[in-house]
Amino acid sequence: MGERPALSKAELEVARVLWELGEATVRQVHETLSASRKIDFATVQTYMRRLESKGYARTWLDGRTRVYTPSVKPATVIRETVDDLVERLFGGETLPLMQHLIEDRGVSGEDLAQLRALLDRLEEDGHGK
Amino acid sequence: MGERPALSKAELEVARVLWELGEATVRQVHETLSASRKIDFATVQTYMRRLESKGYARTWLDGRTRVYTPSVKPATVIRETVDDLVERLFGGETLPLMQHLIEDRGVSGEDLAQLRALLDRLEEDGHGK
DNA sequence: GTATTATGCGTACATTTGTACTGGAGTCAA
DNA sequence: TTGACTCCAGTACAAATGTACGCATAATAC
Repeated sequence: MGERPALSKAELEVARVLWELGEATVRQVHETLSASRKIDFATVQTYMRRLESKGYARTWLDGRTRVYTPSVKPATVIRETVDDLVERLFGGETLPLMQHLIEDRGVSGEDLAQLRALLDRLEEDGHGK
Repeated sequence: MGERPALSKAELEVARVLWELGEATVRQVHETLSASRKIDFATVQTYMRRLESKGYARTWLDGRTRVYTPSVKPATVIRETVDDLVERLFGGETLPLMQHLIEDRGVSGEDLAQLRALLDRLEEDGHGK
């Protein structure tokens, strides 16, 4: 049932903002995005329309204003996106990616602790898979 | 000096094969790729030409046959690609991605050990950043 | 040598992506 | 009731992407 076309990079950005806001108008998303990069209102509008047509968001009119809300959970999209990347870039292997993340991008002390906690948890209840 | 245009998904796949083989003709790359998915010879050829024109590979003729070799290290491309993904999908935060990797994709027992080792190593010599 | 096969080059082309302008229609202030 | 705004739908359009066909030439097989 889940054959949505994949989201492009720019669309992902918009989707992320939408997840953050939960429910938002184009204007709100545009404002949020504008904080970090220059982007036209109409451009955001197009992305959101595409989000909807690709099945990643639902939308309705609240009076004059169109409201969007995500219809696919971030976890799902993340899984699909990351899986694809891991597939293409590492032939499906996860470890090299983690290695890269840990070694090449700074992992803060806090993050380290959290990671450890995660590993511990995993090791306890039936690890592997 | 490094303003290469980014590689597309399909190009990444080809690049990966090229890294693996170190030096290869279109035919070799095509054969390797064919193992996992149906793809036309000429298509691979186009990708490799694009790899070269984007500055990711060098090439020359060995007699009749054109040989390609990567001119950018995997680590570099991986960094650029992953950084971009992390930026767009997680707003720049690394931890959520790792969490996803560890929780949602099976990490084997072996991998776990390796990860731990990595963390240990990091913690020793000046951790953080 | 002549047919067959490999290769490389150029070209093509439909889609998707990134980005944005335009015009109409409601809304508010003066 | 005339601007000045705001918001939406539609359209536009160049560049990038995915995918491949066709032609010329060189290598091989008969």
